[in-house]
Amino acid sequence: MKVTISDVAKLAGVSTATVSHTINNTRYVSSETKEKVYRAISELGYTPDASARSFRTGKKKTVGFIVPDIANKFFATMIESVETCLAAHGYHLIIANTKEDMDREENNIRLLSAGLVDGLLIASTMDDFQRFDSLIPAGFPVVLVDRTFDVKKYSSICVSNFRPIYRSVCRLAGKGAKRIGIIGGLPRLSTTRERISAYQQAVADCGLPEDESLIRYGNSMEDSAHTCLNELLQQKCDAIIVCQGLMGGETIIHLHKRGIRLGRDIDLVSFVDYDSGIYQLYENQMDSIIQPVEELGLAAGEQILRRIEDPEARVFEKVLTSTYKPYNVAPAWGNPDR
Amino acid sequence: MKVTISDVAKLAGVSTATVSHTINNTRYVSSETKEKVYRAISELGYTPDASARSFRTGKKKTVGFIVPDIANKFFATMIESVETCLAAHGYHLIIANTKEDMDREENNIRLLSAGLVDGLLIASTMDDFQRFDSLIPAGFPVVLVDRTFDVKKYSSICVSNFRPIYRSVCRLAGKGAKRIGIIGGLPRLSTTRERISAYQQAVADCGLPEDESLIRYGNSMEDSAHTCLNELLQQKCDAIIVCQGLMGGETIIHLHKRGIRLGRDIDLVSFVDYDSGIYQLYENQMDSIIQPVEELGLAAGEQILRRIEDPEARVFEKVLTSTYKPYNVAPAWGNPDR
DNA sequence: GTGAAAGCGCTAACAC
DNA sequence: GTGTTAGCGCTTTCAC
Repeated sequence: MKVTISDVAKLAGVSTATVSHTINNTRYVSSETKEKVYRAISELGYTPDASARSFRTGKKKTVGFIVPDIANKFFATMIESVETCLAAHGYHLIIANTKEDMDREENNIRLLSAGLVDGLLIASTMDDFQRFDSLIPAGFPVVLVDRTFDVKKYSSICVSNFRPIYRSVCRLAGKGAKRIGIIGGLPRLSTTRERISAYQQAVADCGLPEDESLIRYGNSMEDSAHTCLNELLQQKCDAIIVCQGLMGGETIIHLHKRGIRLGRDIDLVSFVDYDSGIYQLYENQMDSIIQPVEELGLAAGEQILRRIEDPEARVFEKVLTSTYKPYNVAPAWGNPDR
Repeated sequence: MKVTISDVAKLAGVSTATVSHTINNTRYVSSETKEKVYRAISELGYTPDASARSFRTGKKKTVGFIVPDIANKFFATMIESVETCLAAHGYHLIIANTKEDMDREENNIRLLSAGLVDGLLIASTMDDFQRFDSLIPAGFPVVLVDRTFDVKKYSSICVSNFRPIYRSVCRLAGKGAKRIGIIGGLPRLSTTRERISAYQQAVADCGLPEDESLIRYGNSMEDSAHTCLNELLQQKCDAIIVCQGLMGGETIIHLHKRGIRLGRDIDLVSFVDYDSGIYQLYENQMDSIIQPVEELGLAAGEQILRRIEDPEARVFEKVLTSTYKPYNVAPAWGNPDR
C-alpha cells in the first residue's frame, strides 16, 4: 500500500504540517523533530506523491516542447540543451512531435496546456497566427522557438535568417555565379520566408536575374530535396543555396551520386546540422551556415522559466546569429573528391 | 479565474457527477442533458484540469523515457517512434537525458517514478543491477530498452548484438583479413559486452590471433572513436568493426582525412545510424549493420502500455534482429573515392 | 516551535 | 437518468 504523509506523521509522532514543512524547508523545525521525521521517512520508504503536490500547488515543474521533427538533428540537439537547462532548475520536459502537421500541433497545444505543463516552448508549424493564438489559454506562458509570427504577441528566441542568406548570395555572385538556385523549407514558415526574401533582395542587389524557377521548396523531411535539386539542375544553376541541414545533406549525396563536384562543377552553401558527420567531409568544398543550436535551446529554456515565474513579463525577442563558415583555406589533408 | 467542473454544473443546472460522466462517457446521460452540459462548457470555455484528474484517478497518461543521449540519432529516432505509439493511445512522453551518467540516471528514475509518470522506459547506463533495482518502486511498470541486465527481472526490448558481429568477423576473415580490430562502446553496457564477446568467439572460431590490443572501447559520445582508431591503426589492423553509429561516422571521417580508402586499404563494418547521410555515401565500400530502431521504439511503447494496464504481466523479452548489409554489388554511379 | 483542519478539482461509490 | 458526497495526498492558513 502507498505510504502517505500522514503515515509518516503518525510514526514520527508529529502533524502532517510538520512533515510537510520539514521536507520542504518551508518553516522552522527544531532539529530533534527533523530527526524524527527523517527517521520515519526512511523507515517507511516514503516518497511524496508528485501529482498530489502539483495538484495542490498548481505547479507541475514541467514544461512542454512542441517540435516539428524530433529525429531532425537540429531539434534533437535543441531538445538536449533545453532539457539540460530545465533539469538544472528542477523541471521536467515533455516532448510532442508534430511532424509539421498543423492539426497535430493544435491537438498537442490543447492537451499540454490543459494542466499538464507550466509553460510551452513551441517551434510552430502554423502559418495562421489567429488560429495559433486562439489555442493558447489567456496568460499561459509560451515562448516561440526558431519560428515566429508577424504579430509579436509572444516572446521568441530565433536565429537570424536574413543575414547569412544575403551573404551567401553576395559571396556566390562575387565568385562569378550567374544562376543561383535556392532550396527552401516549407513556404509557410517564418524561417523560410525570411530566407527566401533575403535571397530575393540579394539577387536583385547583385544585379542577377530574378527568376522564380530558381526558387524551390522542400518539406525539410523525407526525400524532398532530391526533387528540388533535379529541378534546379535542369535550370542550369551554377550555385545552390540550401536552407536546411537535412536537405543540405541530401543535396550533397545526390550531387555526389551524379558525379557533380562541389566547388568545381557547382558551388554550394547550406545550413548545416551541428556536428553531423557528412558536413565534416565536405567542409572544404562548400560554405556552411552553422546555427547556434545549443545557445538557442539554452535561451529558450531560460526564457520559458522566466515567464513561468512571471507570466506578466513583457514580450521578449531574442535573435541569435549564425556562424558563416566560408571555404577558402585548403586543408592539409587534401581534397576528398580530387 | 479558473473555471471548474462545478461552475459548469451550476450553469447547466445539473450535478458535477453528470458533467463528469458526460465528458468522460462513463455512464448514460440523456441527450438533452448532454446538450445543456456541452453548451455550458463552451460558454464558459471550460477545460478539465489534467492534474486534478490524474491526482484523483492515479493515472497520469504519461510515460517517462530515460535515454543516454537524446542528440544521438539512434535514440532520437527511437524517441520519435515511441512518441508516435504513445500519442496514438492518448499518452504523453517525458524525456530525461542521462549523458551516460549513472548518477543522473538514478536521479531521473527517482524523480519520474515518484508519481510523475505511469511507467518508465529505460535505456540504462548502469552496470550494477542491484543499484538499478533498488531505485524502482515495487510493482512499478518498467521496460528496459536496447540495454538489459543479466538478471531478467524486468521486461526488455533489445536488438540482437551477437549475430551481426559474429557474422562481421566471419566475412572479414573470409575476405582474408588477418588482424581485425574492434571499437566498442562503454564496456559496462550489455550491448558492448555481447558484441565484444561475439567478436572474441568469432575470432577464435576463425582461427585468427586473439589479441587484446585489437579491442578498444569508446564512450559513444564526443570524439572518442578517433583515439581508438589511431590505436588500432598502430596495431596494423587490416579490418575494423565499429559497434556504434556515431563512432562509425567518426571513423569514416578520420580514415578519409588520413587518406585511407575503405574497401581497399582497409575493410570496415559498422553499426549504422538509420538514414544518417554519411553512410549513404559509403554504402558501397563497407558493410553496414542496420538496427530496426523504429520497430524497437514501437515495441517499447506497446510493451510499456501493456505493463501499465497490467503490472502483474509476466516478464517479457523481445530481441529484434538487425539487417546486415554487405557491400558487394558495384553501384551504377561508381565509386565515390576512386 | 508545532498542530488542526480546510480544501485544491475531480471521480465514483452509493442512493434514489 | 441523475444527484450527493467522500476523499485522493498534499500545502498552508490560522491558531496556540
